[in-house]
Amino acid sequence: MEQKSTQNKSKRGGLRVNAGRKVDTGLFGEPTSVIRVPESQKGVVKDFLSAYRNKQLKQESYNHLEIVAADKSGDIALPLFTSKVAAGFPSPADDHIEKRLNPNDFLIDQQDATFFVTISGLSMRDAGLLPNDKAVVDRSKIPAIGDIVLAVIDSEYTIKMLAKTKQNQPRLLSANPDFAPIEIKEGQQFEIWGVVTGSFRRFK
Amino acid sequence: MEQKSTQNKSKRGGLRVNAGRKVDTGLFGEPTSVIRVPESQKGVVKDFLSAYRNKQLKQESYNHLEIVAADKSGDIALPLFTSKVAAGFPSPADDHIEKRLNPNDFLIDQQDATFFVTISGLSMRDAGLLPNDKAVVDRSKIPAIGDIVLAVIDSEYTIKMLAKTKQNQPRLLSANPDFAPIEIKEGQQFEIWGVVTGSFRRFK
DNA sequence: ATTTTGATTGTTGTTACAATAATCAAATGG
DNA sequence: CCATTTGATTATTGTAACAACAATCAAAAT
Repeated sequence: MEQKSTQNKSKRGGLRVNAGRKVDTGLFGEPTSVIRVPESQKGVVKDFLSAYRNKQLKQESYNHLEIVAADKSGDIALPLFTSKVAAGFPSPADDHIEKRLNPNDFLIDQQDATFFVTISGLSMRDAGLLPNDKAVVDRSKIPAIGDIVLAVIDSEYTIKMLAKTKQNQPRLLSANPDFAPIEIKEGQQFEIWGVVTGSFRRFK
Repeated sequence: MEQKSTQNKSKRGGLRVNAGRKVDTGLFGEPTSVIRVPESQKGVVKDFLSAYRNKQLKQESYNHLEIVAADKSGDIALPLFTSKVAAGFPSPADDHIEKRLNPNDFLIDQQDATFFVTISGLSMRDAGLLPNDKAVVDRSKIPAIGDIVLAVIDSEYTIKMLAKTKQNQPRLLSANPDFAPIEIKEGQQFEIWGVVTGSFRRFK
């Protein structure tokens, strides 16, 4: 392998006095250091850090979280294309329009039991719920194991997947390995506020 | 220093089969791991961790003692949560809901230029677009670098993020490391059919 | 029966390291 | 001569490793 002396590689390169990555060009624009955190809080800390990064980028403050009631007025049904192929699908000329779709109808079953909540944090990332997405919460649905729910634990609201322990106690799972499951212990206030039946977002 | 053979130390000790510190006897009662944080936020994270520790302690006394009911009110302030960003957000009492949101208004700008497409495949997974999601495609928007677009390459349709090469040729990026970028070569038919301005889905 | 002591094993803050990323300028190619 | 390629250089970043510390055990000593 060695060919130090007989190398005939190209003669590019050589000393670069001022080369190299510049300082503070990392994610945070400042030096970092490591810190030890309990396994179960890893996700929380990471969430905080990514929010901190965003805050640095755009001077915006953290999005204020609030529950918003659903308004289903207006009646627009727009074309929906079919696509069954993974990489591509045939030209959506007008004859490929399968049907028309009204997002309001698609998303909302019981208008007066439906609310929207803005997602914050990455704890449901792998379920496709990203920060700033709107989650559709239906209070009239009966929660089942496996559902994504809006739960209240000691008056803290959180969106998690509903599961149960072997002792049939509620257990809330994140969709992100950085976040530990939450077990509801005796004496804790716990309520399932509603079932997350859908979500929507804007990209642009 | 060595005195292996001539040692006349006391004869205490010897094998201790079950000796040693017990697991999870540390500060947090659970395993820990290290994480890298920006220097300036080290204190914030440490504050959070010590508050978390207190909270754990308190929780414990709740479960085992019955005389602590008095200080239930004094909830520990978790610095990380003050910005409502990470794990929970404040209780939205039902009568505090003033705003209403109409998904159609939120998602659709130009009614007659908007179409829906059903996502298939995982190539845009990390952008939060999962199979069966509905993408909102607006044909009236002008595509910009960084936008998610519905593109047509040799009459195959695909949803990707728009980028460009150094030669200013279009380049389509997936939001999933398993998928390679697509470069548009000379002679290929290429068109940006519309800009993906949003998406929505149902969970249940 | 209590205390001392060495062995044992987990925690914890820090350092080290390898993989990646960013940047520079010489060499190359048109 | 100018844009691109290439290797060198330097910083970031997640993780592994380490050493000092802490907790626990039981044999030996008191």
